[in-house]
Amino acid sequence: MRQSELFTKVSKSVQKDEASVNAKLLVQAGFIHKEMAGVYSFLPLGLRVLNKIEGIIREEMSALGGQEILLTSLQDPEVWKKSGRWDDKVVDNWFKTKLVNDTEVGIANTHEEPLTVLMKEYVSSYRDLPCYVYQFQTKFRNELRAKSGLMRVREFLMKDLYSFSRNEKEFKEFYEKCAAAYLKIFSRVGLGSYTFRTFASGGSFSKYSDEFQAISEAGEDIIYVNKEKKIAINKEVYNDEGLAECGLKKEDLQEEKAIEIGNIFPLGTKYSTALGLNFKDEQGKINPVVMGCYGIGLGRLMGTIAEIFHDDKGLIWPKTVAPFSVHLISLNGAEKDSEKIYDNLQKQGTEVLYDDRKDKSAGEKFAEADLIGMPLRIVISERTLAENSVELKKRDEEKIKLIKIQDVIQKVF
RNA sequence: CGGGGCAUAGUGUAAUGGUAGCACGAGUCCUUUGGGAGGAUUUAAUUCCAGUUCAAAUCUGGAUGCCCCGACCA
Repeated sequence: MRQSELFTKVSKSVQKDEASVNAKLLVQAGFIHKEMAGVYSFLPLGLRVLNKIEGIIREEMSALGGQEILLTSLQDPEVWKKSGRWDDKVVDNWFKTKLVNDTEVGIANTHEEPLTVLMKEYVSSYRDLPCYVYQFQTKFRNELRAKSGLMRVREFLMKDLYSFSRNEKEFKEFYEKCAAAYLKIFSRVGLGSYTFRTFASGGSFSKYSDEFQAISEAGEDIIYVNKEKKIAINKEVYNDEGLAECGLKKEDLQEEKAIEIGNIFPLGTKYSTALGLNFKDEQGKINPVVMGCYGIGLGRLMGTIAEIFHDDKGLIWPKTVAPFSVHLISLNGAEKDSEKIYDNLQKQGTEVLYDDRKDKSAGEKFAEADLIGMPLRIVISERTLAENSVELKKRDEEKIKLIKIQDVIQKVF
């Protein structure tokens, strides 16, 4: 993409009263736009990151046998009353609204209930199970206090998968496979060495659950990490019972602040019983389906990456989620050759942000490139052309390499 | 939801109760072009509603919004 055509621009100044790094950098560099507290729009660069993240998650969920769907944001209160979660005292962050005829509807904050009811139409025999269904869908949560940029918001895109199994054993096998897939996802987006499967409370869903916590100073959670075993325990269950449950010893653990970037819950038969999702087994006996739910907030994941990968000059995107893999910067006098390189890179499928702007000084282009944070920068100018070369610089390294123009395509690929 | 802070051009900031100014950005013209260039010129603001006052960005009351701490967080 030509930067001259990109409608967003980076800003020289930062929002004054914003404290969180992810909000400062992502807004300043033009990835996101704040509509109101806890509500952000995604702009071209930000949406590209979000789509990269979504693509990686989709691949892993699909590899698990997940089938993608898209459920609605408007929800029927009747369904929620059956599970007892319509009450504001039970779930306090509902957005609720009314149809013109005064019928009350809920605005989705999660989808256990509606999906369970939907599945009743298709699941009746053990032959229909197991079954794994997921979606990327917008959740609305009326947070009492939205904060920290993309970390705690009122509207966000979430990947939520729901598993439907015949029994505990079958459920548990999938649960573990999904936990492994989660670690793979976080590793693919660059957070592998920061992320720990964390034993935690199950909130209203279950006694215990597993969170995926990325260590960061920006985190809201306190976890105790065993780095050798690559697992951790959340402060909320950091007691004798919790430690025994996950087989950890206090003396092997290290306290860290962390961001919850994923959470998986065993649901047992809580919702299948409440809503009547049953199946007949081989003996003709009727049993409730054993369920689990598995969530990842995409925006929060993007914010976490920004929190962890940046320096004082700006963002530093891991290759796998960067909006573009190459930032091609053309300085004056190199227009012809840079156009050629741009075309060639595009032809071989490299995603290039091409700074073709003619009225910007070199310093400004470099500063903006650092702020936006593409993994690889290519500079082409009269100076490099004199040596029949271009300049290669990785965003996370200081070192600059000169390479011959004819080698560019193969070096970048 | 409890507490604290803040609210002025697009952004960042200034203005004893008395002319709303500066910088960046944006527009036009010229020069410049390897780490956020220079000149000329133009553009654009006191969150809202009341009150006090000859006079309110400034004082008072209320509303709204934003940020932060805490509580909550499926």
